[in-house]
Amino acid sequence: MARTPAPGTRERILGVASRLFYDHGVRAVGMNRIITEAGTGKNLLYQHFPAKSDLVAAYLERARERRAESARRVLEAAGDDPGEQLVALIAEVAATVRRPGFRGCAFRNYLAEFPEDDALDGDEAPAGVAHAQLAETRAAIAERVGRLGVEDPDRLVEQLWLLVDGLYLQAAYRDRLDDRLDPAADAAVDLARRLVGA
Amino acid sequence: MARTPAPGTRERILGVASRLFYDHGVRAVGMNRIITEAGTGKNLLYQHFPAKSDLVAAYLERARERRAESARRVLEAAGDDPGEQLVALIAEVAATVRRPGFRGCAFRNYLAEFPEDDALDGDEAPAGVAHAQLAETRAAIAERVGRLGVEDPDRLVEQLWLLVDGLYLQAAYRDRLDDRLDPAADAAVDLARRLVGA
DNA sequence: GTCTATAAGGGGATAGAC
DNA sequence: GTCTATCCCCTTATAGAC
Repeated sequence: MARTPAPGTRERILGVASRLFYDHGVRAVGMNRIITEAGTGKNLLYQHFPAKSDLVAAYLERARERRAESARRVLEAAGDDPGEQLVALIAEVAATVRRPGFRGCAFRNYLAEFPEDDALDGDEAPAGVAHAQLAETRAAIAERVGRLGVEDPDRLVEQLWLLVDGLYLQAAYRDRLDDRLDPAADAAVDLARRLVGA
Repeated sequence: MARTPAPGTRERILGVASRLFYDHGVRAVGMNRIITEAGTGKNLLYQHFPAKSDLVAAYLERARERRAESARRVLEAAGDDPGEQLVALIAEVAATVRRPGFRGCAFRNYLAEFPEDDALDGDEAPAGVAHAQLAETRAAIAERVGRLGVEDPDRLVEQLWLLVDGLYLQAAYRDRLDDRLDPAADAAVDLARRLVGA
């Protein structure tokens, strides 16, 4: 009697967990709450995710896929010019940051929340996913900067990367009061444009 | 009031707690561990700090005083020129970020770790201290930018603030591997100099 | 009186069992 | 789904040492 395992269950659990982890932080959300809000049984959850860290890793992996897809679309729309692509990447971060309810970068937030997690367990651990995503994004920037043919590409990569980190960190704390992020987002795009000379 | 016994006890407890909170995160450090490493009794700690949140607030308050003192020295050494003062402020952050073991800004780390804490309890709550410190630092930058007489001072403030946040966030996650922060620190100072036109 | 050491209360965590 | 086991959290209370 192989009863069909209710398609979409894993996705539903992961969706609920992702929202909770992102909004309240990973440590602040217990498995109990995830089970309650997902309306599933405890057995089913632990069947799909044997431990909480597996669920966290899946949450980050899911965010990574979405970000990769988003970056792919942005780059495609920006054409072939590396300068335009770089500005488009920063502008996409700036647009994301503006969204109400945006609470910062999921990967950076996780790493900040778990300073001890050194990701020694490999790529399946949450910190491994986060590190991989950050390295990948940085490499994408470095590749475009390399094609730009500027005098000091490494320095430009650092500066653009500082802009990205600055936007994400401000999103993580500035919106808690009525502090709008729009000026910061505008300023970041403006600065990025100047830096790449576009 | 019990007459102040054993001078320095409060400072010793606070010193141990500060180091642990900063290195491992506030949530990850329990009162038990603080007591153990401070070599004090549990009763004594709760006599000085009735609740953990009081200890956390004192930790942030202590960090705030040190940062204020540091900023005062830096500004004094930079002379009266607002541009030089701004570069000196960024350079001081850059120098701090380089220090091995530096794990980011205590205030931003706290706010990132407790996204729920809205500091409704006023200035004695941890989030209140953090918010006050960040507002104060930002105001110090805005004041110098105002004296600079540039075309769009608000935008420049945002851009410098993005640099500061970028440096602090990178310090919070990049040093976990062998990723040196020196290039980012150099790039930030370089960019700050260009932005203020010095 | 001052401090340490230890136990215990009340809650919530992950995880497993039925 | 509920129920349990085990553990750690913050906090308080009690008992003992100098």
